[in-house]
Amino acid sequence: MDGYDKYAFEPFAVTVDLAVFTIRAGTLHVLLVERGQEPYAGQWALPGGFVQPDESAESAARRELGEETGLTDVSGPHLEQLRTYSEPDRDPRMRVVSVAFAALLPDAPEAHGGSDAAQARWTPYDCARGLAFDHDRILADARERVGAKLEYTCLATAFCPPEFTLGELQQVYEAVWGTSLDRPNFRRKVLATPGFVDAVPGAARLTGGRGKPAALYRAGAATTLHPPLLRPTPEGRPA
Amino acid sequence: MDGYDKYAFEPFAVTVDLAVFTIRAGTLHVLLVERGQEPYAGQWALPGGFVQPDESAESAARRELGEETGLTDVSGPHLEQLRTYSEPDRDPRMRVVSVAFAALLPDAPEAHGGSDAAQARWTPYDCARGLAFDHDRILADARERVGAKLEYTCLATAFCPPEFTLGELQQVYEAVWGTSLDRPNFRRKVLATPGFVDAVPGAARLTGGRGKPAALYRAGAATTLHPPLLRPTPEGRPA
DNA sequence: CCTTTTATAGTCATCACGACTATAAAAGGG
DNA sequence: CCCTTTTATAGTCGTGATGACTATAAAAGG
Repeated sequence: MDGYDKYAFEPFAVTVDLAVFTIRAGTLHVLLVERGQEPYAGQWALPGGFVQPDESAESAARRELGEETGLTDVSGPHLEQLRTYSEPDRDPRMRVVSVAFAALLPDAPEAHGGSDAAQARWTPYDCARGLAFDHDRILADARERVGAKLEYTCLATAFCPPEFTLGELQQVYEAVWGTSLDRPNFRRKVLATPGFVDAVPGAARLTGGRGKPAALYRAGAATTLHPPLLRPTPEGRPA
Repeated sequence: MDGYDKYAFEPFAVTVDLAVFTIRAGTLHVLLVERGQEPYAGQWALPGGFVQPDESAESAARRELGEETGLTDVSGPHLEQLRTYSEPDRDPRMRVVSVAFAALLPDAPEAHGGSDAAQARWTPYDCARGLAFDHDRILADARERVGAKLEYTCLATAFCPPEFTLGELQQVYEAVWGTSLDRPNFRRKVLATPGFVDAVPGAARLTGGRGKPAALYRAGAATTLHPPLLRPTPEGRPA
């Protein structure tokens, strides 16, 4: 922060890019927008936009989240800064530094195009390839970060509606990690962690499917998981 | 990233700020520089500087790291992006967005002032308060991040010289976490993690102190810790 | 030689967790 | 109306990681 007089500094454009995730039909989905103009016209990209003079990157990200999803209450969703991408050539037109965020939503209303004409669409994560700019990289980084945070935080409830079953919570883990988990063990672990979920006392239950109705839970007050809930080790890593 | 024509965008200055850590005399130290000009003249701050037109934030951080520490080989130290601080009022003069980094060094040569006249000094972490700008916050975030990464990565070796004893490695954990660890248990854990450390075969040993000479180890090839090495739970968190 | 200091080798009980099996409570189909 | 299917929930068992200790080894300093 020293040396204002020593170095010339080039002005940068600062943007935010959002990896907005949700779980839909047991699968991880991400919100993409179709670009209307060059460069990368017609290609899909992560939603985002410029940081305005009077707002922080966090404020800009939350504003963009509202514009692209059409959500009214934009204070609710979990929003988290990932990292900043600043390679000099990441935008062919000018020097753009982008602060990337991850947002987590419960299964959301079908996102129509935001305020601008560009249409937005929920896309299965595995189908979201070939994005504009370095957004493939940002999206992959975002998923890895979210997957890692599921291990040692209570973040999974951010994907769930206010009341949810343990089966739905387990689907969050399975969708983000791309693995399947043992149901009794998952249940034991979640219930053994105080403050992760609170049982809804009214013996409430969820209709709609076959099988025994499941008890409902709400997100608890805890934020961290001690000990963590580690993903299964696919390779020969020591268990 | 859409809407170049819709929104005006203000030019931002983009800087990097570095939290450079080392372990000195069993205590976590951080590199600070004394500001020579307003604002905050005479106060201490984290080293940093402007990102140049042709470099990424990572390149700028590594360049600044060399300038402030006087290190010749600047490719070696662990350098990691933390997050970006972008509150509109964080710099009283102009709109400055800062990408913060954490750097980890083995006990370093006494840092003299860098290329610019500002003097730099290693300061015990606990004495580094009242810094300029929002650097108190950045520094606290950096320490928390490093502490968390010690739990599930092999990052601790980045604080150590090429060859080190298990006692020195344990001091890294104790200094960053501010706790004390049981030595036999720490040893068992580290040696049970394949690839964390490799024994130096020549039965080498470290002189200088009293007591039985300790075996020497080198950093291994592993980068992650499975299962993690969790910090002791001070409160009533379930162990 | 004896104390101090540090490194290293164990022991033991507890607990978390993966892999299972078993039971309960619903829907649907003959 | 039984019987299969489906999903939720309860429990069991063995292994391995870990916290809390105790014991031994190898040096330095008086």
